[in-house]
Amino acid sequence: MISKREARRETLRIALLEAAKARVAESGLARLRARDIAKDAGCALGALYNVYKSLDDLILHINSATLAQLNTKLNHAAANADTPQEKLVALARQYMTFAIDNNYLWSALFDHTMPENAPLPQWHLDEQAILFGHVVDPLAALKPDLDAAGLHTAARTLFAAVHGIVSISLREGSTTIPRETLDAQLTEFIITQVNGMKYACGEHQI
Amino acid sequence: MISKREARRETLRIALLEAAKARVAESGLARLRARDIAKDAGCALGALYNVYKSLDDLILHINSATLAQLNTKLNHAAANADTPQEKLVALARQYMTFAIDNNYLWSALFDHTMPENAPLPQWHLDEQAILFGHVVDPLAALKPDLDAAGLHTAARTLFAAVHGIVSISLREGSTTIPRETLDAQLTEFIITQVNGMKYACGEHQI
DNA sequence: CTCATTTGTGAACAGTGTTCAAGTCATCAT
DNA sequence: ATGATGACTTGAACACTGTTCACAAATGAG
Repeated sequence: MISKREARRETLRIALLEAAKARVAESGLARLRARDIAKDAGCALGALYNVYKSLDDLILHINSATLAQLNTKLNHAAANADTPQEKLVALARQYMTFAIDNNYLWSALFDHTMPENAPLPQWHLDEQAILFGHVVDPLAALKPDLDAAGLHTAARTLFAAVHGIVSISLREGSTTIPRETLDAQLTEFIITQVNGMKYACGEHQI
Repeated sequence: MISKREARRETLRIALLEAAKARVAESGLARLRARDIAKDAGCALGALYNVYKSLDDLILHINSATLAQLNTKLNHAAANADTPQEKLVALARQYMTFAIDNNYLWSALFDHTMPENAPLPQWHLDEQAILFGHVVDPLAALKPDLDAAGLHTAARTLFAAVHGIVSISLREGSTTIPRETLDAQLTEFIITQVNGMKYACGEHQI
């Protein structure tokens, strides 16, 4: 049996991932150090490179875990809302909440860049694309004239807009905008956007 | 006179800044190296630290120059449009164009983080705030009920939304979205947002 | 038990930003 | 003009990265 070796390897893999996640959550991606991770995981420096191809590879797995966590939260948010507009508001507010509660891990999703401009692996791009998917269903109800492709890009645009609002607000530090203000801005933004869609569909002619 | 010393110092200051800007524009912030800059500027490594406090300080000045450049472009865009809606569309499209044409320099504006989470100096925060200002005037015409403070946060929100759309589109590389699609999405987004504002103001009751 | 293979170890390597003792040069009082 | 003074320049050295690698230890098969 080779299970004992694989078990050890898998244990170390998880220990390193958890140690790295904790480091990032505590002090951010910029202060992540290979030696710190190895020490926290209780292994030698070189062992890290037997399990992960590089630090960037490990960070990719951190981000993968963060995306899965965020994904679960967004699923709940959409499920607990009724109308399409309420779903979009709930998704945006949940996104904001996650970004605030997991500031460093969330930032790592966008701060991390591959060396030499190497493209991100496909499996990770797929994970990112899932996020946009949450917006598709509510949007389909609001823009019934769009085909699948148009719906996808529209969902991505709306998602990106919300991301930008949250991103710029959090980047400037907590000194600038209190959370309630950001929350209100985000909600009003979504409602305005939805109203604009209704306007375009001719409902304003009633 | 101490002019010769100061002239030399100023010449070196500019040479270092230009060399660093060229390096960033060519290969991005992540590949910026103090030794490369010094070599390009024709001085020794240590001389860089007589003129700039650190590499981060130099990068701050790069970003300052980029912000000024972007600011000029946005001024032109707003001046050449008539209605508030057209101004907002023109601003968004010019923002996109600048981001595409100056990809690495534009990315550096947001990729750069101070070490130890030190706050950005006030003079640089002020420069960033000017960007939001472009949105204020057109927005004031569309939301006449807002006071100055509300107008400022609303302008920031709209700017952030546009930034997010451009940012996420460019981050994934040119493989995903062609420029025309992004342009169309951006324009439609602004129009939808403006329609939503009109809707809220009751114009739809006509 | 023996041996081949995989895995763990931490010193060594190449490459960072930053500093600093020593040499060099511009400035200015004499 | 000349020497003294103080700022500037220099590039070697330092502290700290991620990554590699020869060697040691542990594991699995015969």
